[in-house]
Amino acid sequence: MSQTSLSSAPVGSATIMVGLNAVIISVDATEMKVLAALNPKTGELALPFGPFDPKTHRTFEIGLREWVREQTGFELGYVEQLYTFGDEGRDAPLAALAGSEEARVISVGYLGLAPDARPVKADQAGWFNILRFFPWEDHRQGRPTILTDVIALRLKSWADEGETPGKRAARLDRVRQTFGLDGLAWNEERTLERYELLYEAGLVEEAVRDTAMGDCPLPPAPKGLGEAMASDHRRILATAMSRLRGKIKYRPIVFELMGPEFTLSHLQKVVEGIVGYSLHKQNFRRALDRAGFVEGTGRVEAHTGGRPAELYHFRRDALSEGPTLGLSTPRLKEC
Amino acid sequence: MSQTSLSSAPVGSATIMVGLNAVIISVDATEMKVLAALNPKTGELALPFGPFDPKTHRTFEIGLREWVREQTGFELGYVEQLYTFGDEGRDAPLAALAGSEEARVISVGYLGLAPDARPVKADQAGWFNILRFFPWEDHRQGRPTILTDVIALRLKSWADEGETPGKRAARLDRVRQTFGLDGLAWNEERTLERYELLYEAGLVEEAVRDTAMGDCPLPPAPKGLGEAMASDHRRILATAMSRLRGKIKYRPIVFELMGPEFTLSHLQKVVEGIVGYSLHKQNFRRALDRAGFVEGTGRVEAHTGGRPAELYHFRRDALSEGPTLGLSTPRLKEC
DNA sequence: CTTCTTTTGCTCGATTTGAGCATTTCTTGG
DNA sequence: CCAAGAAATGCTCAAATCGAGCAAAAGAAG
Repeated sequence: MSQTSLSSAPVGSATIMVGLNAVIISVDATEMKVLAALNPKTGELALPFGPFDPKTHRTFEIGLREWVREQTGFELGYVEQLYTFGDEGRDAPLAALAGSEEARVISVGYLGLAPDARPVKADQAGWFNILRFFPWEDHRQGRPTILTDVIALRLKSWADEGETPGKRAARLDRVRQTFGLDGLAWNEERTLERYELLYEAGLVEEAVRDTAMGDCPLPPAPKGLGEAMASDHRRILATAMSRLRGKIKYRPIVFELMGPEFTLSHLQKVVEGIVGYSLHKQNFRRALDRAGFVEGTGRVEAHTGGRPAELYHFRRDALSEGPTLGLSTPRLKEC
Repeated sequence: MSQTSLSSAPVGSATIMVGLNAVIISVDATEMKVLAALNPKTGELALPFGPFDPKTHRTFEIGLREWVREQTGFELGYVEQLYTFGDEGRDAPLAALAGSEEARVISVGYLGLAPDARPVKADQAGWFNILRFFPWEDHRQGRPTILTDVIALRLKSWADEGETPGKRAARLDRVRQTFGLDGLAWNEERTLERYELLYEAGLVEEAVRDTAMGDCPLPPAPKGLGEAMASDHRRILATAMSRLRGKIKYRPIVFELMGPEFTLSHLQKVVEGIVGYSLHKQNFRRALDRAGFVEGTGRVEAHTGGRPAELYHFRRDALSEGPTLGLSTPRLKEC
């Protein structure tokens, strides 16, 4: 991720470097995976990152596809732009490494979906379970204990540290809202807000790391709040999760994560892996076939340890039909 | 894919310039307006635009607020990032002006919402009815005639120009989908797709302009397909409309466009102005108060030419309650 | 050939949506 | 002052959808 390789432009006298970040997600049976690489020096995981070169890249997307292909041998399918990150200090250590104190690294994040977590060319790179970065996001087996045991407690005491009564109340409200505490509903789409709140409260490693050089270093982050990533990559990953969890409900993008044929149970497991809660099987199927997204091939998949399931495939022309573009995700019970 | 492999990547000396584009929208009684400025030289309207200066701007948003304040005396309220535009040639004329043939202008687009279309400081700047750029987007009085009289015809003959039968079919399908032709439903959120399709088919002025220098100039665009804007600003505006029309249904952002007190009819007119179709009054109200977004103040607004309407205000704490975050927009009849 | 597991089909009440009628309460014109 | 018109507001009712669960069907495993 050498900065010298990044295109830079003098504005005033400061330099801007533009990079492209890819969050490439696939779902392996039941678990969401992300393509990342271990930096042997820092021991941190980093998302694939490449410089944007205006000389050779006609568009961001072309550039992205090109170097993902080069570096991982991976041919990207579905891709969409996520967000552009430009906050000061977001890549401070890297900029410093590049020798230019003034350099500002902005990066355009992209979300890519891959139908299978096929092995990758590069040595250090591989697929990592996304939940290791956000252990509190998995509610398939009920609310994770870390939420009530650690997060709720620490965040509430953080709320108590607010300066004025008004600020304390606002903080508490935000905490309860974003994490669905005190009987409020858990909203799985708020992954990014949750990460940002934890960061703000100094409860994730990155927050501690990023303020280490300052005059007011934070106490160490509690254990169990997920693994840190390089730079602000965990924030970018959280952005991707929020986007994916939201979009899955109004565009049939799950199918970008499926092979050409699949059973309805498999599809359900994948959706559950993404949204992070369990679905009501029958209602999920009812909604699926009302929407007309899938179509049975005659074949069945045997060896499932029970009645064999029929194999289905995505009807691409389903998009051309009704106004129904979304996938319903009927929650199973309360969590 | 690792960082180390990137350090060797040679990148040319091309320059990148980063700009910030603001789409600032307000709704004046019933019409959506956008803040824009007339470029006296080209006669084109342009969105507020400012350079991003990493020296003084800690974040994009701070930079944006700063120069919008400077240039227009306008204090931005609600703001969100839209998209980052980086395609080659998107700002060719500007880059040329900057004296650097090689320069690549990328710009980060933001959407801002203002509760009132208050007059602006700068001379050339002002509020412009958004429908003058997208006359086919207003379905409040039924389907606009331009849609069937001009757009459908021209797009279908464009579809016929496809090279292979497969491509022709695909084009036709896309045309019918995005514009809701042949009995398909009109989806108001697809403003961006519609503009891009018209651009691709060479039916908007910008498309003609942008290929004027090439070896294969296009015939003039048909009249009535909206006013052109500078650079790709109309595309950015379309992006903003799509975002706003989508988001209004799952986040209560309409209230960012309302004053502190309003009648339900006024609120409905504003929503109608945004989504571009008429709503069923009673059902709109029923949904509103089920969601608990608004609360009546005792006061009424007289002089409405009928029974006076009660004044309401937004309950900011409605966000803290149910899982209901969206505003229902019950369509009136078929259009 | 019985038990277990999983798929698949079906039911039923509660809620939400779509559409429209009816009533109230003003303004405005005779 | 009264009648007509214009909005706002209140209410109803059938259709569609949703949430939850029961039950049968079809293999696998012992």
